[in-house]
Amino acid sequence: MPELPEVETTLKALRPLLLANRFLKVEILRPDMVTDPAKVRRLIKGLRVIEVKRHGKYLFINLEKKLTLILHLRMSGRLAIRRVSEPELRHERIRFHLEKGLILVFNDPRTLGRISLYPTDSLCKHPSLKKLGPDAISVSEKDFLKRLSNRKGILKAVLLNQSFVAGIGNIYTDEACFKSGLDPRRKIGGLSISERRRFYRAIIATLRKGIRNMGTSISDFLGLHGKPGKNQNSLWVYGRKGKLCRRCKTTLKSTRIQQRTTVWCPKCQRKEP
DNA sequence: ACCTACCTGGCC
DNA sequence: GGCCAGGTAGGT
Repeated sequence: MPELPEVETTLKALRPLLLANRFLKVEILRPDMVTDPAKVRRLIKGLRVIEVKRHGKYLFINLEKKLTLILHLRMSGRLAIRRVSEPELRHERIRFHLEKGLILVFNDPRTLGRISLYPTDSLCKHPSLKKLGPDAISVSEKDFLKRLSNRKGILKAVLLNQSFVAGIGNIYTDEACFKSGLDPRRKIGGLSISERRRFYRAIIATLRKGIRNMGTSISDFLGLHGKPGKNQNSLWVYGRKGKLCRRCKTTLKSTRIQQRTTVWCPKCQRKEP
């Protein structure tokens, strides 16, 4: 489900609920989703939330005792808040019991999501986190262009790579490529300077639009309070294989790049300059 | 740069 | 039954 805009949407709803609240206990129904579940259960008890942050598709809940809870929703994960008295969701995997009878639920049909507890001061040493590039919506144009010049390969592969910039997945890659007017199979090295700038602006605009629309709800993304996003109603190419381009009415093409379905408009998205 | 595995559910 | 799915890690 979630890419940067979906995680950001979740973050915005989560922050006011968690700040100054306290974890009372954790129920781990799927231990394989948690790094050292016994430790998490033991250490988190009674800790107050100091801060809630995001980088790329990761969420960070900074706690007292200089500990950070790291969450990644992967493909089908989502966070929900409910009262103890309210009915369970269908795929609750981990429950964080908070004060005031609230439960923060990590819901995830496919159980691919991951949670771990890590010292706040050493996050930059975390084996997965240390590989991440800058957050895709915060990166400056200057930094983006510099990082781009160090990369080879095709546009789609580079955008999906979290060590280039963090937060872009399959939906927003295809959308950003469309917005930039560039064929996702183009090689980085073949881009002119104006195409590189256009690429940067398209990425930022595409992610901002996703956030403004509170995320893309294709099959199962819902916000913290169970509300779907609206971005699925205005996608240019993602999920529209074989349909007509909304801009020029050409039939959209599709192929697989890096084992991911890729859709683009052969007329609006240029192959070579 | 490419696989494949990890899981479950929905759809044909 | 087979194929597909918003992601990442770990292998060659």
